[in-house]
Amino acid sequence: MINTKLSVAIHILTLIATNPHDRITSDFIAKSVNTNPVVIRRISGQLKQAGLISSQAGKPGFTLLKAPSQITILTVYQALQTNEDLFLIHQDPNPNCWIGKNIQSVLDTTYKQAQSALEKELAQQTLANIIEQLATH
Amino acid sequence: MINTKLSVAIHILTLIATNPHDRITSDFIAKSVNTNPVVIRRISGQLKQAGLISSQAGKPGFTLLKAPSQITILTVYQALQTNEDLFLIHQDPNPNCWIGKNIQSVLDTTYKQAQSALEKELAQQTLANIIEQLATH
DNA sequence: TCAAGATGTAACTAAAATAGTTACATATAA
DNA sequence: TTATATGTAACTATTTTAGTTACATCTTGA
Repeated sequence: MINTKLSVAIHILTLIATNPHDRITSDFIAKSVNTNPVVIRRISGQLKQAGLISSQAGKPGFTLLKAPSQITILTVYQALQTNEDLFLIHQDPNPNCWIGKNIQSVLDTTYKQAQSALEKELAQQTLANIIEQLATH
Repeated sequence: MINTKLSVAIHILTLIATNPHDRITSDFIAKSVNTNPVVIRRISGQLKQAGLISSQAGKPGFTLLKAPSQITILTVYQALQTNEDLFLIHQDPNPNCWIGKNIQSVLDTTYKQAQSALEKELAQQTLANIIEQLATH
């Protein structure tokens, strides 16, 4: 399963995008997400590294560096991943067994296709879509 | 991320499918997978519950109940899931914040679409495909 | 200039998920 | 009736996930 970091990251970006003139601090975001400000700063650090937002130590708030319509959920997802593989494969199957020897590479191929289908869909969704849907609530 | 149970389950089914006349025991499977036999029996229990294989206490071996071409990876995947949600959403966002109040249901919709795309792809792949690819190795 | 308040980050803790192991009940069949 | 298999509960170890504490550093207004 995919952890809550992606959800929190989208929450962060949504708050920044919908309040472009206010100073949305990590403390403020933390209260909306309902977590510790350090959790927010950790994720915002990754979003910063990915070039999605900017910030400066000492200066309150974050700035969105791209239009919400230009930020796909795939981009956010990938900004947070350290391991790019969605599916885990069991390690060290028996190389003396015909199947054990080859199962990993076959699974790898299968999983790559599935992950690709997921990512294609995540690339269709943008931060603008999320904000739009929030607005209709 | 999706844990190794799916990979092990496919490994199990492949061994059973390609050795229909031999008695493939959980001990034998465990040696090919390189894990403990109890891990195999735990997963085979879930495959049994899903109607994919049959077995009997005391009687060695497992029987495939469907043709490999009729067993999709999605079916195997769903046989193992206790929680059907692929993406986790952070709990208890602030209901006093406009975004915190609505983010969960919006994310839920977005994630459902992504998961659906993944599952559609997993439904295309069958155990027969896996065996075929193993054969070309 | 300096104090208040912000970001950045390392180090630690707690809880949950994951994988593996031990032990044993129960069924089968030679 | 004994050897061998599946089924399963209970326990342990490891890793991942999330949250917390502590503090260095930067910015800015008084």
